[in-house]
Amino acid sequence: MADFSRSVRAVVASIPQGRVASYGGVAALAGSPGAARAVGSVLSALDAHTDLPWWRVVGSGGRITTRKSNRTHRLQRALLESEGVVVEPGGRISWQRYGWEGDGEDGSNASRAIRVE
DNA sequence: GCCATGACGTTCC
DNA sequence: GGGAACGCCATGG
Repeated sequence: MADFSRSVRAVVASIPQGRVASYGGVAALAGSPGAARAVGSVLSALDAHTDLPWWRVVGSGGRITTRKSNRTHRLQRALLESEGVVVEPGGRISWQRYGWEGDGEDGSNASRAIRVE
């Protein structure tokens, strides 16, 4: 396993509940900006044993691109909604409200307070 | 070490 | 607005 995958896992694990991060963002935080595709490869290798909140990782602009299978896509949406993330029809998510760029980046936490059910 | 694949991202048509 | 093509990086065979 490369350090990259390890970094990716660490970043994903750092995503707060009720927030979502983009593949590109995770790749950047992992130390390889632009390696969004690589992030997808890493996440695709995850199993049911993983504790990583992979469902908090979405495409650009909060768009779900989980093309692995319709089943996974459905599960992700359910999990996100379960955490308080509003998934709009079409698998779209308000990046402005739930987008996460990294720890400490949420300076405007006041306007996007995380409220868990 | 090289070729093929992929849960991405952006741009062009 | 939707679809297709190219470019990106990392992993697996």
